[in-house]
Amino acid sequence: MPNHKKISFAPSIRRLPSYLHIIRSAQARSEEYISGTVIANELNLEPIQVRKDLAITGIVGKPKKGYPVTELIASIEHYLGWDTNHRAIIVGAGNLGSALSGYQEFRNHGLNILAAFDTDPAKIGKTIHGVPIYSLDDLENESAALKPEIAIITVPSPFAQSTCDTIVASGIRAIWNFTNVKLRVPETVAVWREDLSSGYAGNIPCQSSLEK
Amino acid sequence: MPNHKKISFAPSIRRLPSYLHIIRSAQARSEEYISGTVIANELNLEPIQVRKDLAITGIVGKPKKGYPVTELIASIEHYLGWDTNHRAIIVGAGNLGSALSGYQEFRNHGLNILAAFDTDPAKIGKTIHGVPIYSLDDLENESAALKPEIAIITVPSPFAQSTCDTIVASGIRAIWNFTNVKLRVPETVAVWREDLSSGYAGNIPCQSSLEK
DNA sequence: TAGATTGTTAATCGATTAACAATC
DNA sequence: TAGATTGTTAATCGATTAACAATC
Repeated sequence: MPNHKKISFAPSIRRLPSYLHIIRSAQARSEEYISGTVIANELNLEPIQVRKDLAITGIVGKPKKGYPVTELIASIEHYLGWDTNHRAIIVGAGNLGSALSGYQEFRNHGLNILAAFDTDPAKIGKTIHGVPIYSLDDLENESAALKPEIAIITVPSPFAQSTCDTIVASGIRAIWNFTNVKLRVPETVAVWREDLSSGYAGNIPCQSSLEK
Repeated sequence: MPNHKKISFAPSIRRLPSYLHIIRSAQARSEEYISGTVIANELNLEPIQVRKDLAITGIVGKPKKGYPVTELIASIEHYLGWDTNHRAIIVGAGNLGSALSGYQEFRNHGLNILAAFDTDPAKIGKTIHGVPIYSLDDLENESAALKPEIAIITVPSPFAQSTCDTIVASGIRAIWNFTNVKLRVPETVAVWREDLSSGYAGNIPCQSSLEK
């Protein structure tokens, strides 16, 4: 993962993937340039916001024409770190863990899931969507071999912290946390949280008349 | 869903679920009051931010003691709309749809998944985690009977818009979109987007040394 | 009472939006 | 050239943080 020194720009970064989606469809239509205005219209945003957001990726546009599509895609993907592969494991092979194991989009973003871990003896040794399931007890051993950069936590909340500790002990420095627990980690470990249970309703609709 | 007229407060609202988690554990320890300072310390936030956030739920605290735990939980849950039940359907019974069907946390937040819809004949008529799977063609009919308020879209991206149109046609006004597509909907329909494929890496770590 | 904590009012900070010159 | 679009610089807006009086 690229580590954008000067943290922040978070809101801009969150918008980039949706731009990417539009730009890719322009590419599919073999268009050579796409303007910030076009992207903005598509997403009901202000053109100036799109231009400002794109600027952080380092892309340079052409007055009158817009941004070169191919270059722009590369620029955004690079900025998001989607152009490099990352080795990941899933810890917790329940419903959500299984779903994420088979989630094709991750691979498109360079996220390769190498293994899953669980405590359920009925699951250990099997595979889900081609991903082998190991015992959680073997996490440290397997990690030494697999060298994952990222661990995705999909265990039930009560086990989140202890699982996290195991992950940290195995040397992994990046965690994507799908539980509603705020994990305690050393300063050297980065945590993203994706709490589906609070995602809904906790959030304002991201589009709709309400949004102004 | 409660419709907070004056939109926004979005950042505050997003923090409320994590407060709730802490407050509930205080309740589990039979504590009568919890202070904003305690919550803030637990989450590495500023006390003033916690107080401001809690204030939007309408809770009133007691100087020196803090906020009454039971009342505070009720206040937050009410504000988030988690104290009322919502009827939901899942459209797309693939990996993710199945996972969400069995996701226990949703029920805790008042989200009841009544049915799933898919186009795969092999799935139609079966159940996932007790949720019956119907044909997507029957969505309009079944909706008339089930009267769902919310539709959760977990179909592959290329089918997202057409699925969305069917959902809107059936009269559903709230959509939780798990694809990376920006859906086109009438002004009367609210859409939340939860794009897992861009969630990671597109986001700054939500906790860690990087976060300051 | 003394002191911790709330809630209000003001100050700061950052992100969004506006204005506009530069450019192809 | 004329005009659409970029990118910069300034203005606005909203959220976070600070300061502090009120209170139990």
